Amino acid sequence: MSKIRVRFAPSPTGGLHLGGVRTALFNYLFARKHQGDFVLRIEDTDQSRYVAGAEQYIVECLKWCGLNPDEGPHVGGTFAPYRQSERKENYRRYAETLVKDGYAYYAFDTAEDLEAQRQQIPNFRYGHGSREFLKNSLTLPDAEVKRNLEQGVPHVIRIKMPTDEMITFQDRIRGHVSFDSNLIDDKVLLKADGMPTYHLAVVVDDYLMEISHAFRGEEWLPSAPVHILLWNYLGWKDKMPEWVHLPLILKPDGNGKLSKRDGDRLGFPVYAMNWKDPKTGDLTRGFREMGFLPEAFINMLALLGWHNGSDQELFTLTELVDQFSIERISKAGAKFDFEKAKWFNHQYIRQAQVSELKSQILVCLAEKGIAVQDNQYLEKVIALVQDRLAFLQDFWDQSFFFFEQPQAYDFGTVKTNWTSSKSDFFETYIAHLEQNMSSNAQELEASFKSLATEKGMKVGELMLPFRIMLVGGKFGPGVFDIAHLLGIEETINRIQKALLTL
RNA sequence: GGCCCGUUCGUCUAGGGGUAAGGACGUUAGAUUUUCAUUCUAGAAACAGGGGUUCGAUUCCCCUACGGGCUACCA
Repeated sequence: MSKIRVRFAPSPTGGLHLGGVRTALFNYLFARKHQGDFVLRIEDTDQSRYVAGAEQYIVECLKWCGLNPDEGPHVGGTFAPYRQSERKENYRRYAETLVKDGYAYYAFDTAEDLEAQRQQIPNFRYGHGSREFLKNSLTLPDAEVKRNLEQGVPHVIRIKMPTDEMITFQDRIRGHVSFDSNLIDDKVLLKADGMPTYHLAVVVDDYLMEISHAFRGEEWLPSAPVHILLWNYLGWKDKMPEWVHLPLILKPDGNGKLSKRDGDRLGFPVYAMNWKDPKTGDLTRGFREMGFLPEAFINMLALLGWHNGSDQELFTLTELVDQFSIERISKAGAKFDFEKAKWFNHQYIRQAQVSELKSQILVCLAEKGIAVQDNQYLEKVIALVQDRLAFLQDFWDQSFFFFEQPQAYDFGTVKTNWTSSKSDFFETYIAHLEQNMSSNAQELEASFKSLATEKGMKVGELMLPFRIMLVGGKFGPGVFDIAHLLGIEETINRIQKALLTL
């Protein structure tokens, strides 16, 4: 069996959609599992849609996810170049070969010509039944075709779909798939600007790069027959990769493919990382900047359309590599569920080492303009609150009171039920603390409780006020853990300050 | 419209001719947390419909319905 080689082939037109990341992931898993090569190929054949910076962005996304390609424009490789714009010469050559062999033809119809056809004919298709009435090398006299070509009249090269042929192939996910050649149009292979369309480029490059398995979204299924034909016409039939058409990732509500718009509308990210459109300057938030851990993001994506058959939900990348198989990819599209994505992230944050979280939390804090000076203290705070974080971004909301005194107190009914004996209790507690400046959390709690009993008061009526004094509201970790981490001195300060408002 | 693909709890899915149709997210209830979140326990919740095949279909076949994708000199 020949070497496994797969490619992730995005076009650099904007942010990297999570569906794209999943395609990259499946490619990566398959390649690693079979000791194959994972190639990044940039499909930048549409010059009008090219967006500056998008390629670099894609590379960074893959890096963040831990899916580093073995070959690609940024790392090179034996099959370079990896940008289709830099392989332009190849395509014309192959397209001309197809024309010579009678499998394709020149077409001189202008965009306006075609538009007019579409206006007149309801379901206009360039192909059977229409190609013989249009301006192409099938209908025009040879001399005129030759003259047109010599004079550089703009033209495209179209595939000539055969008549009455069933085009069939095996898809690794869907099994046997077949199409009637009479119903497929003569797709453009080479555009007037000399660039290939996706159809030509993908076949030529998959051949040249010796790709063994072509993973792509299900949206490509309808154009597969064109590609199959091309593999045959170019004489590469034996080298054709196996096809793996992945189920689509759908929007959570309603139906249809998940798009960036859905994310904006429903309030969750769709792109892997922040994407700033260089033209409009619009910023679209990504999973990374939303506070996702790459491991969680990948784990969540892996289970969108793939399952190992067991009850396991949490997988490391290595486990995924180990267990991945095309046979276990499902056929139907999967609706994206942000709640579940959140749950995955929560799981990974809980499991994470404090040191791992620290560096990323520091970044989040920096974004908010907050600088933390004491690293050891920060680590202790993280350890205390990490179970409560669904996102890294939640950190500040869960822990700001460790770094600054509460600005406001949510005393509410505590205030209306306040008594002088409660004030008295806290005064006494302060006095006690002053004598025991090195108490740990347990001791703090024990003395608090015994003091309350001594005074004949209910602990429950005192705990909540104490918490609010320290953090400002009804939230946070164990109150004595907070007091201990804050330090006795600061605890006393806060009690005194809050007492003034009661 | 045409072509292609698909259809198990609300969602992601496991399963597969005879099952109490399993798990996870979410949800509901209870316990813990003298806050909140976490955590724990329990519960509700699904085989799109109709025909076959069969002793027996959720599972195999066909049809219908529904959903999706594609239908550009975009990928």
